[in-house]
Amino acid sequence: MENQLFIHNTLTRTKEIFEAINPPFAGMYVCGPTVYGDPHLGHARPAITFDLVFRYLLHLGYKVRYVRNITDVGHLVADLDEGEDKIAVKARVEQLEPMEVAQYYADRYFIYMDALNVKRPSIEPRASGHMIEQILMVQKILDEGYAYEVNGSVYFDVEKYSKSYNYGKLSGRILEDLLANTRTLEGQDEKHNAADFALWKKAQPEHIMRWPSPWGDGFPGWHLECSAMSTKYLGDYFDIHGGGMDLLFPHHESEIAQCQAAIGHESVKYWLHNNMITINGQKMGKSLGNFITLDQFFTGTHASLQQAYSPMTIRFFILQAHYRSTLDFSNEALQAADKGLKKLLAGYETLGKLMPSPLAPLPEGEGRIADLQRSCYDAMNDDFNSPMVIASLFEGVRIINSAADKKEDLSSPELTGLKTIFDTFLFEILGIKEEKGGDNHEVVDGLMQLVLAIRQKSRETKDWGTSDQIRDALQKLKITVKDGKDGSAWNIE
RNA sequence: GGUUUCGUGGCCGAGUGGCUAGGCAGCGGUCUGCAAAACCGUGUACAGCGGUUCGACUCCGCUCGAAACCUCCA
Repeated sequence: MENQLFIHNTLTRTKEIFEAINPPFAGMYVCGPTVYGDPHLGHARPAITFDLVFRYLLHLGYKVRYVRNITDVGHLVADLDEGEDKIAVKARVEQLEPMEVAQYYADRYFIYMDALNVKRPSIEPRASGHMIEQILMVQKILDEGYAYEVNGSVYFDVEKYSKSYNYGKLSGRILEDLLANTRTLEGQDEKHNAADFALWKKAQPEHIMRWPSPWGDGFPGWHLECSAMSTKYLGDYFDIHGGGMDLLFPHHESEIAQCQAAIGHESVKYWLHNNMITINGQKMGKSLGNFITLDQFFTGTHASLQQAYSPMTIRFFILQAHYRSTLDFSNEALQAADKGLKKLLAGYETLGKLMPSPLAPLPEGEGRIADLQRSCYDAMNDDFNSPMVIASLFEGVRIINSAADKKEDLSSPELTGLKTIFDTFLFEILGIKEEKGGDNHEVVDGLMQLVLAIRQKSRETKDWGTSDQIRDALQKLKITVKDGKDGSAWNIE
């Protein structure tokens, strides 16, 4: 199948055809979490977005090396003035070794990403494990003359860099504005210019996370790890770099500058950014009280949640929006997603029970099923348009259900085609999986068959009292009985 | 104040210079002992005001509104 994949490159603000630098290999780097707190909704969106990209590239036959870092060197806390790093603060509060904090929350992150059926990346490097690479990169930038050292800290010289290159090309910022908008600070600032950023920061005596370097004990600047680790594992020039839009500036802008300065050219061909999530139209933030962790979603233990939402509901909901749109969470919207997903999965189950009609099979590549498959590929090729893929899958469900109602006929190749579409797009690419409760299927199955057989007998004698009693009792156990022409079906909610 | 994304029917959310996205909810019908599910039908939606055009929700400008980042800091 000819697939021309177009992806939106933030650098050019246009959709560009995806051409791998070294086919069949494709390299992708995505900014991962800083592990100092429980994973929340804000972590789910980029993870799922780039999981979709990963899965689709794999499906197209690329040998993908997907690198997503774990930031276990804390960056400074925004709402504290002391300049302590996030992980160190957490460590002090919880009376733990900083690495204990990082390990604990990294493990938590993996658990919840697994629940969301996010594939593990090929490599998950940690910043703390790449100090040497980072120090070497700082040294290289110093050697090239784009950085300066002050009192054991090293800063990137944005003004000098801007004489040769365009700092701001990714985020649309203009250096003059950055400088003009900046007030002069009191003497304590070591930076030559407000736009400069730290490559290496000297550790104050009380700072716990520290490493020796040519400039004394300190820790790396927060843009540096991504530059160092992406180029270490993916090479000087790789295909895709992804992350949230919140990272556009200054993080990714600075990564571009660091690589340009250290390597002599840019390291990324396509920049991809997912949009943010709001809750009831408001930004998600700790101060607003609408900061919901994934655990709270899965268990329903948050004041603003009317019920628990399963991992697949969250995943499906995120995929129902295009990754570059803002996405608004609300109970109503999540419940709609929950029902929609169940409808899709029920349709797939129905498909497995359909018998082919003896209609003459259509030639390969023709007919509505082939059209459906084509529209799924077209949607994915158009910058990973998962909402349109989902719309096509619902069209498939409509056809399946019509056939089950004996209102339409499906030939054997059409049935196979539908199954291929669902297996490929719903499960393989969108990464949805069935969430059947319990693993004692055989016992439950047997019991249900027995119960339904007894109920069928009562129905045959028009003993509706018994029949309804059984159905109501099962409903209380969250088991729904559906009476059809060919007997009764059941499913667990 | 700046940069960037947006503003679509009751809710969520695609898309397009002229041709029904889709889901959820609602309404009417079919089926059913009842119910559920399913199927069929059903919505003069594109923030506001100008402009370009034979024609704009889609392009341009302005206004209003939302979000992210920056404006203090790494």
